[in-house]
Amino acid sequence: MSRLMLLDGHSLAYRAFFALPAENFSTSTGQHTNGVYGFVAMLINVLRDEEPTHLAVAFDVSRQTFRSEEYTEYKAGRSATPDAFAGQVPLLKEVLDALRITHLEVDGFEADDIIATLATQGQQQDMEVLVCSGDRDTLQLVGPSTTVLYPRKGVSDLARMTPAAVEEKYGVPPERYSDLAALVGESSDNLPGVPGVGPKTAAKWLTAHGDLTGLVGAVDQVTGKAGQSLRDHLDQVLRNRRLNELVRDVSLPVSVDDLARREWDREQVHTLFDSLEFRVLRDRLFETFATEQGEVSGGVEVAGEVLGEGELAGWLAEHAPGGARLGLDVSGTWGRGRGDVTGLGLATDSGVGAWVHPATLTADDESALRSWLADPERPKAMHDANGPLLALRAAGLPLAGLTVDTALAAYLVRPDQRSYDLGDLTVRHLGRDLHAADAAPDDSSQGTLDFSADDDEAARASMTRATAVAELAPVLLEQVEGTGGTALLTDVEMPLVDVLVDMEAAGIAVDTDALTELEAGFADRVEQAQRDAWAAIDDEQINLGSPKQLQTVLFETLGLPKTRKTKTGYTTDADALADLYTKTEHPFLEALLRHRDATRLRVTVEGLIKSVADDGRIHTTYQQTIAATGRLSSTDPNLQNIPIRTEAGRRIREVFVVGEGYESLMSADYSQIEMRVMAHLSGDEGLIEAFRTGEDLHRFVGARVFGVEPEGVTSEMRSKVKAMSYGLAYGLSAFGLSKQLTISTAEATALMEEYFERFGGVRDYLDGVVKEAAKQGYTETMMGRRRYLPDLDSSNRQRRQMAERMALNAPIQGSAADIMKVAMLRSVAALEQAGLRSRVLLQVHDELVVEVAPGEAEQVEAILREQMGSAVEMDVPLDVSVGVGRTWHDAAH
DNA sequence: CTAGGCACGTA
DNA sequence: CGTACGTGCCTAGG
Repeated sequence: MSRLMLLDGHSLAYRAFFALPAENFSTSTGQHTNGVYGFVAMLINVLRDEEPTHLAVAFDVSRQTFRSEEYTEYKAGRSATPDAFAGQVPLLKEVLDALRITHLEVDGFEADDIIATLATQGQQQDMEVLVCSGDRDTLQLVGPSTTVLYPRKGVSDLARMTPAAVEEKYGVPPERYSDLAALVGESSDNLPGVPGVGPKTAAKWLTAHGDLTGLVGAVDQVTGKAGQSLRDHLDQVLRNRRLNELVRDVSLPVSVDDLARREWDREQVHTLFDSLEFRVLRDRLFETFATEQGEVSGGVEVAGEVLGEGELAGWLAEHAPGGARLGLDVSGTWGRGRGDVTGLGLATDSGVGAWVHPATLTADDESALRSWLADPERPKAMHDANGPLLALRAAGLPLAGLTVDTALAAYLVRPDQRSYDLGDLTVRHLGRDLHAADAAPDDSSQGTLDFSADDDEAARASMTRATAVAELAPVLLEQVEGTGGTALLTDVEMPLVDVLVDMEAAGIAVDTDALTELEAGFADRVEQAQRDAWAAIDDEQINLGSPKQLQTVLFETLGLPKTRKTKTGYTTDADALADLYTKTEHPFLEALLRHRDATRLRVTVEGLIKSVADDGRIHTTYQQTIAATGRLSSTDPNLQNIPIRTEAGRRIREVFVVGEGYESLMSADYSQIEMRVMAHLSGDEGLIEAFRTGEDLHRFVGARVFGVEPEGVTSEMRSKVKAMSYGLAYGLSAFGLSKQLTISTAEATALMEEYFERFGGVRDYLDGVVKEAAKQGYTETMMGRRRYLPDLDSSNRQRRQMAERMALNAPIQGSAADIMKVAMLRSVAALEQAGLRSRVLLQVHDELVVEVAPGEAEQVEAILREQMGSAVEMDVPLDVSVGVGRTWHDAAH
């Protein structure tokens, strides 16, 4: 049976607006989204619960309708729509467009009239009709096949108003509801009722006289004070009745049949939800409708089999002859440099699949599998191969010939996505559904020989994923080619997968005893600082980790001057606290800062302790598809943010030590790589010369900016120039510079002008980058890595400027990332070429940490200097500095 | 219980 | 009103 759902967009979003706190729902650029969020949340719920086959959302155009023409006071007296809500209706319509949900508005009519019209059409076609509106007038539509879902409170609690429910609540059946409302009045529409008559009396009258017409006919017989009041206000009641009658024949551009639910536009939903920062909601949307939604033309088909004994070699020969590429899906678990394989799904791009359980293979099969996996000439496609490769390696099944990683390919096409889920890519690029197969089967059935139903299902799911990967590979490769990213994919990102897997598997040794000692020491500091802090505020034992409690103490109890505002109050960040301390010298502040510092260090150390594996080493995981600029990221634990700036922080670096069988750790880093990239990309003569002379960069620049000899550059001048140089690559403004250097805006402006006077090429370049990006819609790094920035032409100034800063930074940070990736590949290759045992362990954006085997230090250093220094050809030299030591700290220089 | 906000570490 | 990340804690909300 067809089920038609009609929603009142404005009224529901408006309710959501008041139900959800605006300050908790706004994007980083300041756009409020609580109304949109609430509406979409509600929409997801009702779509899930009611499963309508037809759907539309109606909006009001303005308050000018035939009702306000008859009665100028109609809906008068309403307070003005809050500014924070105003912008949300267009956003909501964008969301509906992306979801391909019809939305309608008709001049001169209210949303409810449109709903009434469509509801009537639906009823005539024997559809079940569901109306979702916060306007009680719609209750007149309720009938045997029509239900109103009326929001009770919040966005998730809807009352089902069936005929029985209406009668129970109002004492009259739905067809009399409008009569009742005319008598009682509707304050939200500014329709006054009969004084002294409430719903009880009105219901009694209507029941006694049948309906309003009957009541009016017998109006003289109505007794009592209320009866007199009714007679006095009869005209008003009749006017109310005319106005609250919904129009059921509004002329609409669509008919009910046009409202059949359609596939939504995945791409657009992603883009839009990204910009609205609706992460959770998007997940919920896709989860709720992944399979139910008829948005795909069918499932991924696979005709597969669990191969029997001795069949693998034959299957491979038949289905992967010569250089034919197969999709490979690994089931199992992985992380922290290790993994476990519980099954392998193979498939051709035409959907012929096979599944094997590596632990149960015959010797022949295993050898066939091993040689196929290890043969670089037999190409494989995988999705997000890093973890699976760890598992394969742990299972003693090394893999070569990985020519495409579909997650990486998708990342290069659109690097700013939150995830590259295989199911999403399948729908998006193949227009088909992965069905149940996209549930990752971390099954734990290894070791069993009999195939249960679960195994069968896991096998089929795995083969389906393998098929999807095999089919996606050429499609994504073509897209990568279309963006000019083929070389980046095949020469940089793909080979880097193996390098990262090696690094993760190797891990870095830590001195666990030292770690434990450090933790104890930091814990003591935390306690001492807490005691001191509490003592400074009359031993009020507040939670020092709670910004909220801190604000109470700082700004109310102690009455200190207010700091910078945040969304939820006043900041208590370190800068602000230090500032307060210089102003007031209150001992609480000093203790609090000490507490913050010590807590942070303790937490970092605790995290590291938890991460130490059985081999006494920490194995991070590098994410290759996270950072929109092209950088790597490190998780579980993050080894790219280990402290270095403070003495206590550096002690943490001392616990990262050379491992057994090795001689030392070597750290090689690029000095000022981003500045060099900026010099190269801008072609600024002055900056290029600065790097060519080999003189201290900031001294050189300082001399130019301040018009003195290099020797005459004071440390103060140098630090100003340094801050500005680095800031430029991030889109720093004069205002920001003034804040950072605590100088006046005028002084900062003058400083920047002077800078650009001397290094005009930099300004031209930065201006040009933004212009070009706005024209093309994306920025590009030296190696053609793109970042799309649609907000560059946003009408919202804040969003546009944010995009402009991203556009400035992306080519600089991204090119540096490209360079480092190439350097890693070349260094690793050169180490192997030279037959050395030394190995790269860590990458920290501009630094590589290498574990040096005995006697290899000199060679390793030469290789790193050579390979990192010549990773790309630039107009400025790439300077590499190298240090060696027993610990990471000692190796730093 | 979950998600967002805050704070803070790195480059 | 400077980019890119990940983590942990607190807290408001469901």
